[in-house]
Amino acid sequence: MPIHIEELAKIAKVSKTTVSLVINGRARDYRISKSTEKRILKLARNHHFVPNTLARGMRLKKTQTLGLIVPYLNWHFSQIAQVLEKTARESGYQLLVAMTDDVLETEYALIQNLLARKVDGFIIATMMNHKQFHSNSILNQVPVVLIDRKLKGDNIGWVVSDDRKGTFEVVTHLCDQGVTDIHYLGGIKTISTSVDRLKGFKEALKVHGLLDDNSKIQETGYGIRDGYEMARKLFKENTKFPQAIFTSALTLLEGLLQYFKEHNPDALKKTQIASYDDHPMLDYVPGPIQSVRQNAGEIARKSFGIIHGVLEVGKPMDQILIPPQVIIR
Amino acid sequence: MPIHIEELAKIAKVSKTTVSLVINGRARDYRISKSTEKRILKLARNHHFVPNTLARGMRLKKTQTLGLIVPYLNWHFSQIAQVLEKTARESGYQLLVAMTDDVLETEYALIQNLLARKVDGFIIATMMNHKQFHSNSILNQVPVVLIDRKLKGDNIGWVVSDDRKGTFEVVTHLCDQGVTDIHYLGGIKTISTSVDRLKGFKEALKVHGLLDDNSKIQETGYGIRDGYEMARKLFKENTKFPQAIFTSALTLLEGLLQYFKEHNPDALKKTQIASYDDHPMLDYVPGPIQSVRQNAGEIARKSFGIIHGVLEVGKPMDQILIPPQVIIR
DNA sequence: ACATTATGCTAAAACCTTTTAGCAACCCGC
DNA sequence: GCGGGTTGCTAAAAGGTTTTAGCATAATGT
Repeated sequence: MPIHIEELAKIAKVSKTTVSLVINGRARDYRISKSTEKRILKLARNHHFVPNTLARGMRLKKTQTLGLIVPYLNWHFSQIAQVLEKTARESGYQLLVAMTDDVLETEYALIQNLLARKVDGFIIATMMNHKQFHSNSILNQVPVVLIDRKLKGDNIGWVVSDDRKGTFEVVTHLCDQGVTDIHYLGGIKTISTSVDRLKGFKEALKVHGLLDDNSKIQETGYGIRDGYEMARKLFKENTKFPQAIFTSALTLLEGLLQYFKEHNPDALKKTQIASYDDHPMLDYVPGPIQSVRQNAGEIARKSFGIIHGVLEVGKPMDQILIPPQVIIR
Repeated sequence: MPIHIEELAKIAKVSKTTVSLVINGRARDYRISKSTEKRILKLARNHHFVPNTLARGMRLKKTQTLGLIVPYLNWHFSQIAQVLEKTARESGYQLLVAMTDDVLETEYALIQNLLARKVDGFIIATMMNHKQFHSNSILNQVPVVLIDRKLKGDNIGWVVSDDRKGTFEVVTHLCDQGVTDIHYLGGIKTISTSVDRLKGFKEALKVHGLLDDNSKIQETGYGIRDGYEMARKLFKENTKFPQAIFTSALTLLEGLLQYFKEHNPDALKKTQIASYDDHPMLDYVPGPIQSVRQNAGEIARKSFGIIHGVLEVGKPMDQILIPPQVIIR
């Protein structure tokens, strides 16, 4: 139904070359007369001509499209997606968004699919480890920027929150309150995010002369259910009431809060809680709950910045640590 | 870099027609021998051949891509996007996601852009009114299903939460508690969502013999700030403490809670609160807060179902009201 | 032994752009 | 009245796929 360049050329009584040149603003370069240019532009507007992006993509070998692959659209990734979409759009890029549910095979399939769609670059919160990532064909096709989870390698870009530092600071805050008995609830052990947060946790304990007691550390998974179960275990196995609990993600905090609500309504008053990730509604949860707010906007903008730099300015890949903000309530 | 059909044909010593037929599972129809078929499939696998989606899209005039346009990725729309992506992907569709910030011009531009990208259909939470929508060229190009906000018209599909009913029920619950003084904080007046929620509110009052007092109704916008400001106004202008407040969206509830936190910490205990939209964390906000939970998953699945039906089974457009669930805490 | 049918495959067009190389017509100076 | 420059435009190729119509060759029937 929509008009294409050949028809427009026919109407304007010129060749499609001329139309193309005018549409792409290259009339001057090819000495198309001002009058012809104006005529074509007017006709194009009147007939609502918009170049077919598929044909354009074929010829140009780029689609002005980026693939965003995240495990799910929780608060954090939604924020990132939202800012990323806006930032990208302002530079003429569109976002193909896909979710993996943190399933590796899904991630592989999605990468294949989006590569076939000729996305110009990827922004991925990947499940892959170093080896898997580097044996993937993705790298030598288009630039990739990892978010949330980083991997080593020169040609990989990443933009992640400074997990170690954020955790260190919020746990330090707990220690400064005189708390000595701090439990750690974490997620999937293998990703860098988990490693760094645990590192920050242990470092904070060490600095404050607290012993690094592995019995107080649990790491099962990042689901709400995981948080709930770890909380249950914590309270089942410890006769002494925990002075403080740190959850390494919002979902785990949610699980913990749910456990409290169901089995231990007054635990919120007796136990200090801190968590990686923030959410506006934490303001209204009594507690209070200390949190580490990732700068999602900055992560999104910097990620796009890297891809954009690589694609259009020939800049080298980059790896950026974004400082998080500790929220004390 | 990736291999394409012609090269593969050369390697297999057949024509590209043959390769194409085999890849698309039409070998039988064209009497390609089983042995040739197997050989090609094996080669395709070994060389990681994936058909170029752009070329395919050009020829087939469809891209297996849907455009999702929402104002922003708040909790509700994130949920929808997440389920929609998964549902769509399972049927071989990918999602191009874009946000309008509830700005009409942005929406127009995005529709143009995605049309140029030859999306096969749209799912939109639109800002357009009836007239704007119907004068848009979008309708006669691809199927459109509206979510969240509905418009009249035969060839428009929509899937929206039953706003009137949900509001009616939760406000009825307030009335049943013996509350007679209920304030309404709402958003942008023009969209159907607002109209229906206010309708449900007034209906509930009427049924319970309460007078419909316009001084208790405010409608400014759907931002958190709007909620905050309406709360401020409410408490400034009423000397009597409000018995109950209904907010017509989660953002407005957030604004209200923020106002409470800053200016009226004990209001949560004195005032009953109900809101359209739910959020898991509302469980942990003392109050308690009654809410209307939209079935985001169902909205997503039904929306895709309609588009899919129209595109692939020749079903007619459909318009579906999804019953929401009232959460009493 | 010849017509017919079955088998296995292919040539070429179409989808819509962008870009490179170059063509025709005019003007200028001599 | 012709060589050289300028002006204004265009033909054609390339990009990778799907599909229609049809071409050889082999097998079968009479």
